[in-house]
Amino acid sequence: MQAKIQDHTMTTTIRDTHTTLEQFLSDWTRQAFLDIFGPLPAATKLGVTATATPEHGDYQCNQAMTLAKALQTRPRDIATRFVETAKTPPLIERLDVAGPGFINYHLDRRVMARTLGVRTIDGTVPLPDVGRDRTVILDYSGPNVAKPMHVGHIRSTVIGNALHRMYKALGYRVVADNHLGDWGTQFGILIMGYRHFLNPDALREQPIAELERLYVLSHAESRKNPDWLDQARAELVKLQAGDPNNTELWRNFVDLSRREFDRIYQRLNVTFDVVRGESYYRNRTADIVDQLIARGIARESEGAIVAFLDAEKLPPCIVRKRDGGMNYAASDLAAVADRVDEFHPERIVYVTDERQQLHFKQIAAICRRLELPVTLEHVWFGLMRLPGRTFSTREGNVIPLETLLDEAETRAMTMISSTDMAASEKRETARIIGIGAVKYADLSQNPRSLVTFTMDKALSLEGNSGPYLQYAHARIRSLLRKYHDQFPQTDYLQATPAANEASEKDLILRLSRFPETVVHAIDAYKPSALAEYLYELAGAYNALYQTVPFLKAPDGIRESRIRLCACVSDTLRKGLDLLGIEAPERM
RNA sequence: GCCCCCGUAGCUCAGUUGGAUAGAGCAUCGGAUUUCUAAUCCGAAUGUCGCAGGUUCAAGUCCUGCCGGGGGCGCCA
Repeated sequence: MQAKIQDHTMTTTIRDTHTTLEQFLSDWTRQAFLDIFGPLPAATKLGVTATATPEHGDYQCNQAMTLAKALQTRPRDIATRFVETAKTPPLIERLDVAGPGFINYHLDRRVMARTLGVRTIDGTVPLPDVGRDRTVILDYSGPNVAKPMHVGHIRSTVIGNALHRMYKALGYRVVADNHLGDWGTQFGILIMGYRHFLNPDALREQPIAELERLYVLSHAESRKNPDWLDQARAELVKLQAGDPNNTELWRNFVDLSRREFDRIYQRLNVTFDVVRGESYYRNRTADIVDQLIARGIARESEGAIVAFLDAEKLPPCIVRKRDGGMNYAASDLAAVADRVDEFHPERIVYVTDERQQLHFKQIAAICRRLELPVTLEHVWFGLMRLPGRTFSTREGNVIPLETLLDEAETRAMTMISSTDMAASEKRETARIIGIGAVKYADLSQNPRSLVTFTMDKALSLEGNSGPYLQYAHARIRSLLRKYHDQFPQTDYLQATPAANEASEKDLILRLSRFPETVVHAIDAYKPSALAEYLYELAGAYNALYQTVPFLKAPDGIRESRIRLCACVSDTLRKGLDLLGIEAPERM
């Protein structure tokens, strides 16, 4: 996609959507440095970063300091020479030197406003296709079959889905795979429970709750009775060997669970490209283990097959159990090999909780030894806790995910009860607000932090929250409708976004930074970086809203301000969409 | 015992390849609505960035040690 620019002064600025403001400035800076100072040490990073405060301009380059030794010149002199010699494009209004040698970039708001106007003329917000010809496999959510989804599962699902959406928006070919836990030892336990404790009526009415009950009972039995555990292991081995009875049971468990999962995914607006689960790779595990042995990566130890990873300073990794059963390491390795064969991804990204860090380090090490042409990335997040203690299925203090979602929608409904919407629109809006609040509460923090879960915080509807962003969006949409009603003869889309008042200039800069924000967020695997950006954008808009009139502004100014507002609402909606959150037209 | 992660305001947390005076929300206090949705905005107050060294022109950020919390470490996933 390439936006056409008529103004010839723009030809040396951002002409298309293949770059970001930051990248454009960094590229220009690098070239200008080379032109002025000649060849520089290869490792030199010559780029710009956004400034912390507006007094220092919009972007800054700090390399005069780092280059001082190589050039044997004082930093301040380097910066001064750069500023006085470099031939700046129209986008850069001026450069100046500050402090020990910071180079501050002040950008021309009118040029930026025109670029914004051109790029978003049709209401879309283009992003650079940095992912062109790149394939990524995203492995997220992955709930265990026969266990209900509780609030602890929401993190992988919501964070993974946001990454999924961002990758797609940046032009990556992305394969999102829901790697269900459908082939583990739990089935041995579950089959034993099914055989001994089943309540058929309960299974018909509340299948997952009944499977959960059977699992808990059988698990408790296995803890005090070693024979029980051995029998459970034997049932698992039978299943893995293709025993028809156990296979039938297993298939039933999986079907029941998937129906329940699908209902929740639909509610969360989460989709996958493939749903394979561990069982999909079950016929490939033996082959992987053989390869590991043949290549000297793994060997027999105490009856099991174990990969020793001393060179990587990692503990040994068991890939095949003493009883011949394959464990999750074998399964994950088989999955990597299969995905490499089928999709040729440059990387596979796993989104799981922090407890699996060691596991994925081991898997990555083994894949390197197997010389599989793929990079594994583990995006881990902190566990969800209740105030005072951790979640535990056995302690029975889990909050079912659906209970949380119901509660969120109920609270949102209370909030909009006094509006004049029709009942159906109220229900739909409450759904959007409630689900959005739950998702945003999770996405707005650094994934790595340990989350202490409280209902009030998850459902908070003010401050840095999903509803805050949705509300800002809805108000702008309302404003645009009013404009059409009051001024049906004119079209704000013909106007260039306003860039005169300080708060307008501030918004122009923020809007221009949207693409690079998305790129940074995906590179760091942090949807929270995008969430923070959106929060600040909404805050900047709210500040503008307080200071200048829109509909009551003079002709011309009115159009350019409304145009600016439209850019904000488009960006908010796009940003929320990348987080998997809907934006209602009114609230 | 070994490995990984975290430690920032009363609470919950941001803090881009190391950059200029460490920031939000909640809570507290004080303001703003003849106006386009007050779910908003403006202001005040709040800090030994766990502790101690080190590297650097520059450290909340990197290195080492220690303290505190969480997680993991051959037959669970």
